[in-house]
Amino acid sequence: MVDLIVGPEAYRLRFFLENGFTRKECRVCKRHFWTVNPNREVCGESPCTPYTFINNPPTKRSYHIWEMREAFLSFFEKRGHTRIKRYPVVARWRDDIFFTIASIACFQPHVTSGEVPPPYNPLVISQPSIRMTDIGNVGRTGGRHLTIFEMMGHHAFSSKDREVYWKEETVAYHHEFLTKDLGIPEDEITYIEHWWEGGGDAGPDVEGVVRGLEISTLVFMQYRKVGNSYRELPLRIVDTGYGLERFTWISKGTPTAFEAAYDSLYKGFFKIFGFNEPDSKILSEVVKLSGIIDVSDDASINLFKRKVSEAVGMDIPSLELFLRPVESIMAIMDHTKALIFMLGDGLVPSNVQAGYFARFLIRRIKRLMDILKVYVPISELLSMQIDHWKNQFPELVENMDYILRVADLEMERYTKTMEQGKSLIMKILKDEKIRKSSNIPTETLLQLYDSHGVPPEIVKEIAEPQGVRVEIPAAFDAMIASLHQSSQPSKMEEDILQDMPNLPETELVYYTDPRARRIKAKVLYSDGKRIVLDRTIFYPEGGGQPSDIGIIVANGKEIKVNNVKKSQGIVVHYIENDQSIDVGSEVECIIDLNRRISLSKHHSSTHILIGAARRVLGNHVWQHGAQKDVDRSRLDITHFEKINSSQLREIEVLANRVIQECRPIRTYFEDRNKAEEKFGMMLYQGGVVPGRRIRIVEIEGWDVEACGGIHCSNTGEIGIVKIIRSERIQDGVERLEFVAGEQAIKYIHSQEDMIQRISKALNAPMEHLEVAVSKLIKELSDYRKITEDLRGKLAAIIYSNLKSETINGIKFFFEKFEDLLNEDILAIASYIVRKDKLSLVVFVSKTDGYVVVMCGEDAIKRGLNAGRIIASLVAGIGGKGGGRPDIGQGKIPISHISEFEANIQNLKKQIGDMIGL
RNA sequence: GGGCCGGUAGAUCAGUGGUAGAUCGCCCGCCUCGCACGCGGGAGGACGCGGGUUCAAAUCCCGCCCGGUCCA
Repeated sequence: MVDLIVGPEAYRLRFFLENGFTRKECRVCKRHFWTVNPNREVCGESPCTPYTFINNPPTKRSYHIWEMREAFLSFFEKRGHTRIKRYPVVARWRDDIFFTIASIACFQPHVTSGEVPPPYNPLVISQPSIRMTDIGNVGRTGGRHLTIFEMMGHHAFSSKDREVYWKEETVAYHHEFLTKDLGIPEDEITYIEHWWEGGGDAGPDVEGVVRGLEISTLVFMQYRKVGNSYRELPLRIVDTGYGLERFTWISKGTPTAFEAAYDSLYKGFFKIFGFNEPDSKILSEVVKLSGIIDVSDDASINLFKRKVSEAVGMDIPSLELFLRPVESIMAIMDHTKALIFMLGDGLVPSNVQAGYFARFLIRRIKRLMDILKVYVPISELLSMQIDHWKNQFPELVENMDYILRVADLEMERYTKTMEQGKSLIMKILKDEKIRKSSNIPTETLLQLYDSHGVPPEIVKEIAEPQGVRVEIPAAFDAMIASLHQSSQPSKMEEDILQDMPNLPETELVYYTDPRARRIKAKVLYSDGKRIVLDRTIFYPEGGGQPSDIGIIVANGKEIKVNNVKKSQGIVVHYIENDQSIDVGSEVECIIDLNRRISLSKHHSSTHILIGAARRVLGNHVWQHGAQKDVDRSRLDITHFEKINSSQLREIEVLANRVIQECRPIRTYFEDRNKAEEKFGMMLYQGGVVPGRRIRIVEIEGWDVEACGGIHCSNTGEIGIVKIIRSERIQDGVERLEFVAGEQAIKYIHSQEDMIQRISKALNAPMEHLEVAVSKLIKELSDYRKITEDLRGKLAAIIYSNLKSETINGIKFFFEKFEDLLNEDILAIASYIVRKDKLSLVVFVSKTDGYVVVMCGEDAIKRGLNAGRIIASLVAGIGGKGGGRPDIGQGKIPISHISEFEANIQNLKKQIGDMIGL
């Protein structure tokens, strides 16, 4: 139990006291709860009590999922809440989480911190949410665990100035909705006291429980956890979560939440996989007992199976046979729904970051189909899902083509990986060591999975029929994790305002007058390295745009500004050398305007290119990063495959059309909520931006982003943009390098220069270059063949003219060559030993001292060794060499050729010894 | 962001300092009435790129590029 920093009084609501609730302690779990039934002894949540709503719903009628959602939203709408649209499931406005994990995640961190007001207050939302943490449980708990679910929430944000509502009203609303609207008998509802912490925020909460199932959590966020202590938040936030699928489930009383939440799709999935819908009696028993499952604990799974086996009178093997397809199909149902939302919100599968989870889900679906031994194309499953949900989420249809295409592509990639993995296993099985021990060591299993993505179960599946044992250690996952333990140096952001007094925020003249090249300003701080002014035209680095540089003129003295940074609204100028300026004196700022202009052209081009890329490639294209510079810039975008050259051209043409159209570029500050409402999450292409009011850069009819950079005021100013290359920096992310304006012209010139140089070198006019080059390549390869051929013939001719002497039965050749390549000399030697198996050849090149020694096959058998011979020949005369019995190569200094010849004479004398005569 | 594995003939891969290989596919010939098989012969290589070490690098070292894979 989490340490409560609040006492029981935090839960002693007037609402409870006035409506006949009493506080009790659960006999089983010892938690405190509130109930109107004074005789109740347990909290009412599974596993303290079993589910009792199955086949026995507590509501006055059953609800379809859309009816339940509507019932909830309109209930709160009638009570002064504004209904708002769902947020994307991909949490691009957050840098701490990948997915929207709850409705409150939409308002973190800026609204919950108090910096930005909520769009409406109070408000109500039904937010599709994604949680990957429970993935192992999905399908095994009847739908209590899902990777995608809808969290319905009503939220109220109260500050010192404005009280909206707090605990009393929250619980009263909840109770009214359950009893009056849904018709749940009052004594069926318990409220369990609980302490909630998440994302650093904390507060007391009560969990609403009905007939064994927790269906809602009413959180009262009011603390921020700092270290081990809690600090009051500026806001008190009502953060409620009503599980839409669970509400629908209890209203229908079906054995699983899947039947309730997925309606006709449930039947559809069983049908397409060719399985009958599971026996509802058995399934009911399974789900009722599933509360005890913890998939990471084998003991709990075994206990569960034993209990179900007793309850339904089935032995465990037949029970497993019954459960396996049911669990798999339900998990596939969940995963495919998660995918249509993730991909539909523009996520690109990748080996990194959020995209990895999309890939992970797709691969899991494949493994689940392996269990079923039935394969349905994933796009078919996804289009069933889209078809089913399109009335409630019409936006899914818009991106349908992308969703289906990218999922099929991923599946193909996985199949390929598995095929490669299988041939890898076969190769390992051929390994002698493995065959001898008939056992694949854990180390190999780890390597197969970590480096090649082959799960150990697949290794087992393939290896065991071949008679090789595979033991998968229980701690396999932990062993993988330990392979990846690495110290990641956390980047500490330097405090650029260190040791400065409190200063007022700098007036940002670069925004109000972006054309200004020089202005006068007053010095507020100076320490020889840093200068702070009351106003400035120096743009500080940010948003991938480097800072301005220039000079500050003080007392007629020019001081160079090398870098500019901003923190907490204060602009700090970093100056060259140690130069002090009197605080209070007036100075003049002059920026390098050419640099500024080039930077703004590149920055505006970035926005234009994103707009073009989205139009050419699709809505899944998002900026993943960008770096502007004076000479060239780069833009990283998400995309699922290599951008081909015609797409690249199309993007370039489109971008230049926008430039030629001279569209106005407007920059202005806008209230964050208004901007989000008008433009949506597209705003955050460039990443998370703080602040209640955000700066908008709008290229008319083309692109809108929250951005702090300096831009052109009209696209026409850019003149031209040229993409110079694209590369895949990681799976799912493409980098575009481009140049704009003058730099583009310079680039084109340098390309022209290069072509002219090549043309000159080849002595061919530009228009004939291609033919000339391909002819050249062809000729080169022809000549290479001719040379090889001639070398063979040459060897034969030279051989016939060579003298040899026979020493102890060994035919000995020695020759000094001139005007021959080392390759030729080698070829001749090679030719000889092929002809005369009893020969010993020693050749030396007079050109560079290259030496080759070769022994014929039979000469080796007699005991000669070319490698050893050459070593002794070159030793002592400054040469080096070595090799194998059949061939030795080396080099001597050409000045020592006469000594080398003397060594040859010695060698001849030693041949007898070598062959043991 | 980090770790691991890989890049050699059209394809799949072997080769771990000393003359670049195998299998399939391709071409030609033989066999056959014809095809397939079989047999014989042949073509096909900047060993990913760049640098370094070495007498000598596909092989060792460093950097980069490309692909795969796992983790957060």
